[in-house]
Amino acid sequence: MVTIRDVAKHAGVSVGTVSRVVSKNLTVSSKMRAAVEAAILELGYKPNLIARSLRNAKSNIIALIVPDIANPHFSQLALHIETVASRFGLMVVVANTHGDVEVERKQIATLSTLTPTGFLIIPAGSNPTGNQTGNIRTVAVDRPYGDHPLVSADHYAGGRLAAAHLIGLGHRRIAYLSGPEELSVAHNRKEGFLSVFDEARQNGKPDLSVPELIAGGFDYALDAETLTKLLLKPICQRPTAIATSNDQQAIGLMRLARDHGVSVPRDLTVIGFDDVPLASLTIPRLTTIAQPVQAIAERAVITLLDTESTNSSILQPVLKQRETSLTVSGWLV
Amino acid sequence: MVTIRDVAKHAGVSVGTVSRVVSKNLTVSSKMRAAVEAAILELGYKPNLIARSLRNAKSNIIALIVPDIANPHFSQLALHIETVASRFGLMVVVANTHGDVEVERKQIATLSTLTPTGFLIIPAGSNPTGNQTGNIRTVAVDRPYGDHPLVSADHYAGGRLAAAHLIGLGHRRIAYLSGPEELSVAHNRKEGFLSVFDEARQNGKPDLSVPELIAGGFDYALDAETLTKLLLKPICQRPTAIATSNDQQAIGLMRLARDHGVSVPRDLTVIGFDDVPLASLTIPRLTTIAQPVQAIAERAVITLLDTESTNSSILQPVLKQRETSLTVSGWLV
DNA sequence: GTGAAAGCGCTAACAG
DNA sequence: CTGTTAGCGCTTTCAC
Repeated sequence: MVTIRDVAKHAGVSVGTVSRVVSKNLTVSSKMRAAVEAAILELGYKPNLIARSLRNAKSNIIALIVPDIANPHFSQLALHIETVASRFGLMVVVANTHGDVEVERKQIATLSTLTPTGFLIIPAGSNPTGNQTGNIRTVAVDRPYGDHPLVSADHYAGGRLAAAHLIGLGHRRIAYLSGPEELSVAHNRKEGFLSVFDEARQNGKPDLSVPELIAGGFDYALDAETLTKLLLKPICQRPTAIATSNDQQAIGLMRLARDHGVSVPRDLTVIGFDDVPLASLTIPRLTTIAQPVQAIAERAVITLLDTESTNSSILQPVLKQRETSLTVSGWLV
Repeated sequence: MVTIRDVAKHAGVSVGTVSRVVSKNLTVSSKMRAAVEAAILELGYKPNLIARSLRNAKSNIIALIVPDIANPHFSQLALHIETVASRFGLMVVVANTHGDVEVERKQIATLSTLTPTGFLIIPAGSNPTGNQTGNIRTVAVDRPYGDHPLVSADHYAGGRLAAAHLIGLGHRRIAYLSGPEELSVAHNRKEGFLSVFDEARQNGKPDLSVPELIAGGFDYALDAETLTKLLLKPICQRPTAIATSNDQQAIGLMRLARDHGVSVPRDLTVIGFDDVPLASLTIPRLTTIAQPVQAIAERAVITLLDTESTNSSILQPVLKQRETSLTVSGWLV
């Protein structure tokens, strides 16, 4: 390994000088700088990040904590986070919590010993467990974490978008497949969704019944039994549209509908949330509420680096109408 | 930050002793050990990994280089790798190469400055650029990288499995949607696939024509024009089955077939490769060659840690027959 | 503007 | 068995 001393010796200067040119410090005469740079090139010197981190009591590492990197939405997020971080000369270490608050705690403790530049956390559970990161800069992504700045899509608004879309399409019997209630994301999406119905009923559309709620996880697996029962109801009682709280649920739901001979979108309108890459390839293509993933990733890293800022960023989602949502057909009502 | 000195002082021992109990070194009397452990607990001491890494000239970090963490197969792999690594007290930093050999080179150079325990590389491109990792332990995953040990599925065997399945189903006009030829994975899968046809023809099944090859990328996007032309051929010339070199291609293909009114599997059998989580939820469910992802991840980490070993591990894939593959119907031949 | 030197937190000789 | 100490590679005073 070639160290700063080797470079210094080779260039005939002191280590201090080398350090100064390497760390872009300006107080170096141009001739010395040239000599040092030549030596660096010749020797192929690369500053040792570990040593630098120790000295600075801070490493060039962003610690990214996700529930599950294999979740397409999170992996998408991780991709963009790493890409942006890389632009800033930062590396990303990833840890999975598997949705378990306890392992989240452990992961944070472990990663803290790396003295990372900061934590980017997609929290595993509910809020309460909010402050394991000590005085290391922390930004929550997607869901709040303690009182750290939050960068996320406006889930509530997204829920409203979905509801408005379905109502606009003429649907009146609607069900909502919710996510785990302890997750604020799931909660907010649902609340947003329901809020539109509340308002509509107050504004003289009393024919809009309250959406039927079905509890679900947040992954492909869903409460097949309850859903099946719902899908098998007589046509005039069955919901004409089901909104889900993420795309995986929607995909799982379409699969289930198919298994029971319910045709999407003819017999049932489905709408997802997230707009994972696959959503535009399903059969039929999934209508969904798209999160601005790339913008979220960018904003998250920038917020992390702007250590002064205490502001959250809530970005607006947008409806992507594709093929799974249709004007309700007369024969269904 | 509480350091080893604080613990030493608190426990009334020397830093050396503390270090010895922390690093599980045995030569410590039980009473001192107890005192130290008490102090550690009381102070909430956590050894600073950065300092330890500097001292040992090696960090507890696995550098994972992937083309694209958002690729479902790779994110699956990453999940399991991180999980296994975590069992060994190792952290994982991820870097994306976006399939570009040049950025791969840069990422490796950058990550090297972390003096990681080792590199786990899913190489971006072809073999030649094989040795950027210097003397840091390196294990290739999924595809060979230089002459480092390789842990991967047997892609060739997987290709054979797919071919055998289609032939066994009675298909005779078959097409193969290949991946980028410079990727050994793609190459091997294709070669394996074709080898079965060669053998069959030599063993007296001359009615098996050589599969038509269609070049493709490795992602959802495919050569729509060529494929469309193929799908629109008259029924007696059109292939009755198309094998793809990964699940994303297969999903894209099903989408395209649907767009042109070709029904899978009635009019066309499709088979994928990888068995990403989503494959069992597509409509219809995708028949595919499953890679033992978890075993690969485990083996990869273990190989990395067994610094002596120079052995590669080639694990066997297995056919998952689901709904997209069918005995060829008479009217198609 | 530059060099010398202290020291970040830790481990591993080495001496006792 | 335990304490002392040098030093990993780097940055940053502090003198000059």
